[in-house]
Amino acid sequence: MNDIFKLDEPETDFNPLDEAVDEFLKSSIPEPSFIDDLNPEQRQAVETTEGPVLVLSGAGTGKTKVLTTRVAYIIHQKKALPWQILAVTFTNKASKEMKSRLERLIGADAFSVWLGTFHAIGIKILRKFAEKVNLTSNFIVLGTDDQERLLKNLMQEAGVDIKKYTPAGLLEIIQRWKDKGLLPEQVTSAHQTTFCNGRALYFYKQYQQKLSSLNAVDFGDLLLLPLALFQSHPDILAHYQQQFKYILVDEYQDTNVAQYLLLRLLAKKYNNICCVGDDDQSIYSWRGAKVENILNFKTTFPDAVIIRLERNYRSTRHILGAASGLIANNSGRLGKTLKPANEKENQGEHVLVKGFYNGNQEAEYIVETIESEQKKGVLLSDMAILVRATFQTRLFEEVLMRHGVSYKIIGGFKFYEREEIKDAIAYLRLILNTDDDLAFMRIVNKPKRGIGPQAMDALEQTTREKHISLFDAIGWASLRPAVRKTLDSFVLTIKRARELLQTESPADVAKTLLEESGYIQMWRLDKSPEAEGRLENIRELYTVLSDFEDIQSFIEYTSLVMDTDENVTDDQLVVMTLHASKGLEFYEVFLAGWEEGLFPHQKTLDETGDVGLEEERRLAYVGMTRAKRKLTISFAHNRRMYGQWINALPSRFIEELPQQHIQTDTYFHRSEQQGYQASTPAWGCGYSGSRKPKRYGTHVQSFDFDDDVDTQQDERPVSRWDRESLTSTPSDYFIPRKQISYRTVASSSSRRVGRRVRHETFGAGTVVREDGERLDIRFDSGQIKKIMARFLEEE
DNA sequence: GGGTTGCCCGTTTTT
DNA sequence: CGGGCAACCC
Repeated sequence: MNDIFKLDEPETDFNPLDEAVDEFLKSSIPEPSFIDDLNPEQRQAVETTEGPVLVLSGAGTGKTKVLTTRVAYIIHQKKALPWQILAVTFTNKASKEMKSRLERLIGADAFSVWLGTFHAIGIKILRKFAEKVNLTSNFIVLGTDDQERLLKNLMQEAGVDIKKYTPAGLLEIIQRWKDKGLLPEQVTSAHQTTFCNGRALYFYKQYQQKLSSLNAVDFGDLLLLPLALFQSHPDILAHYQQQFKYILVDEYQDTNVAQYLLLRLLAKKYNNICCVGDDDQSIYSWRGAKVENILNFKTTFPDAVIIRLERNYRSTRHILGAASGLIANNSGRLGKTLKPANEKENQGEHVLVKGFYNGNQEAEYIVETIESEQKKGVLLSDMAILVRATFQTRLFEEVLMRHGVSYKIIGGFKFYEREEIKDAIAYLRLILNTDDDLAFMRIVNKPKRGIGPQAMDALEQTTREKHISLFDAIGWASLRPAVRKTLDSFVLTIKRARELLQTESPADVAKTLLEESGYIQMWRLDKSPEAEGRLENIRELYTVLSDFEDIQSFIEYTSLVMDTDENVTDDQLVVMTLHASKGLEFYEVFLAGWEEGLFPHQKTLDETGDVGLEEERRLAYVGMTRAKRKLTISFAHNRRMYGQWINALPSRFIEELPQQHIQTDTYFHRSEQQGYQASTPAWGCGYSGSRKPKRYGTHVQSFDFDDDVDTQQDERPVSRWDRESLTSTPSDYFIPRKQISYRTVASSSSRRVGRRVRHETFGAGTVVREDGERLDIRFDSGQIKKIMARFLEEE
């Protein structure tokens, strides 16, 4: 009976009476039953529909539940129609998940909600108003490889030394500008870089022009161009502002400036914006994300309500305690402590911290443990090995294979990033649009057709003279007869495939095209071991393609969605990076490779210092909070890297774990005779106060921040692992002090707590806390004083 | 135009 | 160690 009250269409002007109607409706509609599933905080987050709301949602506290229920609630309460709600996520996975959960709550209405990734929403808006930003609505979205190729061309034309200044580096800079919402003309000296003698901005301009002439955009443009559109066309902005009565944002801690600006613009009229996020899980700053967005929410939206979700439904007390203790070392947090949802919950096992002599033993131990867990009935798919860097997965792959454990590596190469898939897509792009020069360049000589730099030069010259595409230039350029012949037949193949589009299914067109062009044959003749796999991938592509109406939408899908749906059918163990693990959970988690230099990663420390260190710590926190019942953290003293043995010390994060929640276990060292032997727990847990472990004999000193180290800081570029300290065989644990690669860590000057210092009048002491340049020193006399760093010298 | 050699470099990566 | 790439030679 409430159906008679229909809300206004968005195009009509705002009518003050609507509010009265809304009020009335609200009071007359009973609370939906799905509200009962929520705890009090979640319920508040759902029911506080009006005004800005920030939901600080810790790991495992039910944020997706809050988001979906909130959408359902708004619709149920008839506060808005489904299409008046905008809900944005970061990943396709998250938006898919939300969509299906929403459907379970409210049925088909779920599909009318504007629910998708930022980029998908951006593309939707851009397609509609493409001509306002110098595009036509069938523009294509370029991937990284195309972007780099474009930039490389531009740079080479300008005579830049590609070795010194890489296209990838330039792309990075341009992307960061786009992340900030800056068009070329908006880049000011404040954003300038020294890259390429300050010519980065010039290339940015060129690049944008090139994109426009190709009728193409990149990922950054999917946010930047809508933003520009809104700025230059207030009427269009007003339309969307009017439409989106309620806005919901997932993973708010990972939004960049462009996304922030978009949200702020869109929310301006109704001011009903609900952002869900966790500042402690912000791990993408290197990709332009700004934690500040979430930290300053209250400033952006002054009347914001902040709701904390701290009841964790995932992990045991020990896991939560250890993770909380670790993250407490970060400064500038909004502050939040995870509590187990069930108070009576038993503590579970302590977090196990294990040290190994080398990486192989570490991997061996983890895999063996996994096997024994499996025997006890734990599914492989309930366990995960998480690592910092992708190269670490290789070792696990090897060991898992040897043990015959079924596994899956996530991260690394995505389906649509594989060479053969990108080639196949380039062929498809070319038949859809022969003006797609980038696609043309990619495959014109794949398979080899004898098209070398010379022929390409001829084509490019014709292109410039006649203002036509490379493909069309074939008919005009002066080419050697042999080249002419092969190119003419190439043109014919493409044109034939184009005609087939009318009659055949997308998959059949692709099959014919790739067969007739000789592309398939190229891999068939290839006798390298991976050729068969590539052919298989192409067959997989046909399968995916058969789900699409037309090739156009398939291409859009591939450019927006990175991977194919993983077949989750088998019981497989996953090995993946910490980054990739965000949002997932497992019964048992192994966090491997917690060593200084690797985790926290040296490059991060070198480049972004303490800020980077905190992000690494958040990454550790993300990893730890993936575990439901069991968590093992491990490190190895020696690790094979770049074909050499590298030695390192346990990660500082290990020391930061609160003792009461962890159990340190057997540590291996090399026995004098043969093989490796376990020794009794040398890896004590009693050194959290001072940095000196108490029970360890000579090697203890390696935990000290060395003193003479810092003197080197200025002369020597600090590389990740000190190459001079490399040895070709695994070094013993009792490493001569000079060889310890830890020195590079200390010299990064990223952290001073724990160091021994000397003050002119107060004498020697230890740094116990640091706050920028102000250090708290506990002097040997017992007194603690705040001293500026410049008055201290390293002892 | 195409194959080979030698040099450099080595995080994380939705969209 | 191993992939990618540019310079180099056939």
